[in-house]
Amino acid sequence: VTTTDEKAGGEGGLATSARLLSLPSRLLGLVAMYSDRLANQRLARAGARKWHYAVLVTLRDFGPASQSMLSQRTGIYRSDLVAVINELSERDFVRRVPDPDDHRRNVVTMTPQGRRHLRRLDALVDSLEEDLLSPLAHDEREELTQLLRRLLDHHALISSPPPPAE
Amino acid sequence: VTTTDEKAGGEGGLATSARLLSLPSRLLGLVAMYSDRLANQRLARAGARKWHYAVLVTLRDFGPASQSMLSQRTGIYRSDLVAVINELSERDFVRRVPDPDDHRRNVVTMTPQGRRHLRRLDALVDSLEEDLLSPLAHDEREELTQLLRRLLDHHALISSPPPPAE
DNA sequence: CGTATATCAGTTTTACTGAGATGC
DNA sequence: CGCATCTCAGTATAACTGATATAC
Repeated sequence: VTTTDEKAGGEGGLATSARLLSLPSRLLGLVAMYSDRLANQRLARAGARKWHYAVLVTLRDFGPASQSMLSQRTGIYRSDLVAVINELSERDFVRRVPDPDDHRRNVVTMTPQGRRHLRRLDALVDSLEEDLLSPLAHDEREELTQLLRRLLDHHALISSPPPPAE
Repeated sequence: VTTTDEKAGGEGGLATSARLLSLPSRLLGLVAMYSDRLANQRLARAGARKWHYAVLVTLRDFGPASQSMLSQRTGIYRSDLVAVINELSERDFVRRVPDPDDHRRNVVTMTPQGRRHLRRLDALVDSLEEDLLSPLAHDEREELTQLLRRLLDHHALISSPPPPAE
């Protein structure tokens, strides 16, 4: 009716498949689903979930931050972040105190226990990455990481470091 | 040379940040979340969801199949696939009939309406992929696709084409 | 005033589990 | 019998949407 080129069109001349396996969005979804499943399983052993890890790493990487900041940096919704911080502070992995400079905000800080916990999670996550990427050579892993990061940056999915440093 | 701001995680000799953005599993999750959000939004315009698309494409690529087969090929859980087929057959995009050779199975076939519908979805998905991958050059897109496919194959997340058939 | 932050109370999907019914 | 397929009922997250209270 419209196009008759063999790009993705009709039944007629298409050899076999190709379409299904050529859709990055679909591949992305499937691999991510698997990766998430794996991450949840392993982190559960340490009583953590992936958002816990994301928050702790963000705190280590960028230092204390407001919840709004953490939300931007991790990709967690603000409303959901509250619960994550609750859970982390119940276990004394982070501390949440009002920001003296701006009383609308809280300042979330990682505690020494949090740091210790995070180190344990690091090991779990490292082995997870290793398993996930095992079929790829080292430079291919790097390549994949770079490509994904480019996508992330372009779509502004997370906000990168504001170089504060007090 | 790094201006080592020790405030964030001095131990382990880890340079500032880097960790967060170097975790493929995390990047994967964030990009996939975005991609899924986009896909759902756009497909919703045509009254479809991504699993609908996956099933229809699979039928076009491989021909009629049982639900169990479709489940393997698309990554949809068997229990959930039932609902998807229900929705697709209510709209006459597919037909579900008992397999004469094995009465435990159904044979799911795409109808001409389904084919038409699928063509519309193809266009939506193409523009989606274009938007998603816009920051990447053509060969980079290819590279990304290949890497993801390798991961998929290695972890046996979907079953690839069975014998050519007829 | 309008805006931003944190919190709470929800809805809606979605991934996943388990068990039954039927047929091989 | 054991095993596979389809179906249904249900759980558990997860993503997402307000609305409110408070402070700038």
